[in-house]
Amino acid sequence: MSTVSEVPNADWDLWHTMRAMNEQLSRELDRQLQRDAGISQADYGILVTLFEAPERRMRTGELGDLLAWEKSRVSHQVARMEARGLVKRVVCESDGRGTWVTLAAEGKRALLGAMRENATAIRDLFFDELDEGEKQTMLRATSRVLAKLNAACEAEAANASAGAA
Amino acid sequence: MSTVSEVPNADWDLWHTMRAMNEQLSRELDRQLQRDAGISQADYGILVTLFEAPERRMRTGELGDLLAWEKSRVSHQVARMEARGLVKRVVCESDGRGTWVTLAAEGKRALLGAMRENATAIRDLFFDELDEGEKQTMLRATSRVLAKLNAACEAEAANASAGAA
DNA sequence: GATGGAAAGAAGATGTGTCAACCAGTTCTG
DNA sequence: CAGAACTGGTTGACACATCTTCTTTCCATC
Repeated sequence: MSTVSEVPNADWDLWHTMRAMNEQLSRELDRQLQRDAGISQADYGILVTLFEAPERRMRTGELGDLLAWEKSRVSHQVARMEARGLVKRVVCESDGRGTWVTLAAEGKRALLGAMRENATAIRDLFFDELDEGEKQTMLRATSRVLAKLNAACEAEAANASAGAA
Repeated sequence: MSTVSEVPNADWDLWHTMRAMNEQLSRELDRQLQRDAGISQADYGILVTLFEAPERRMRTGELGDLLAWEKSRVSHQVARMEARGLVKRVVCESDGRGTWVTLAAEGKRALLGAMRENATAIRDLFFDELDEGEKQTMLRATSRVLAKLNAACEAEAANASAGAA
């Protein structure tokens, strides 16, 4: 009747289950991170990225590119984290406009605890439940969908800029 | 070297791909919904739920249960949507504490457009990319993970209330 | 029918994300 | 070298989610 005709019912099951799983997973990981290390997922993303960067520091713009965040979001987030002593901002010698973001002592401490706990939680909640075949299938499938999404996204961006020009 | 040892590298690929896919999917659907119907995913969730309810109306508490939202979030969201003319709040005759939330004309209009577009987008971006076997495997796998998450979540809640008591 | 506790919901405070305007350095061009 | 155009980054206003109270109503019991 009034339900949507283009997608079979069985497919909707998968859709809803998948979305619910992801939502719950995010929520649970966030909760654990907050409880055990006192940081949010956003904080964690920044810290990990800095940690993996050469010399443990990064320009805010690059940080934004890597995390796919708006630059204003990076700026706000970093400001808050600096206030809490997790990172430090240093002026960039070579380019007077730029700033380096680096790990502060407290940030390093929080990160090291968080990394292990986070990985453990992901293993327990997600990977332990899957067998090898399922993992392979899911990797193949999600990779394909992701590739398509990225293509669509780029096409759109190209379109937008063409329209604007 | 300093990467996490508990999860094999191949598994991390799956993890990151899956998360990226879901993020992108959310973003893209949200964007389309916003552009074509002028509403957010949150708005859409409320509208669909109301639409599927008997008599097209629902108590805020039930709405929260179905969407797994906190009641305060429901309250704020509904207040905003009411201000925009998407829904209406009506006092409940049978229980003086309660309120019914119903679809307003503008909400119905927005919803009808959105439903079809949203389903089409999901099909195009997601289902068209998957074969039957993959879908079945993913449904089985995600269902299991979700069940475990829910179990973990309940155990935790029980724990918390036990601790509080 | 008064009283105390539980439930439904609203409202305020706070932290975070987004968007647009903005500022200061930088680079390009005449 | 002056000024235009650009770029990296910040700021402020606003939308939203979450947490914590507050208000009203309901219901059980005395």
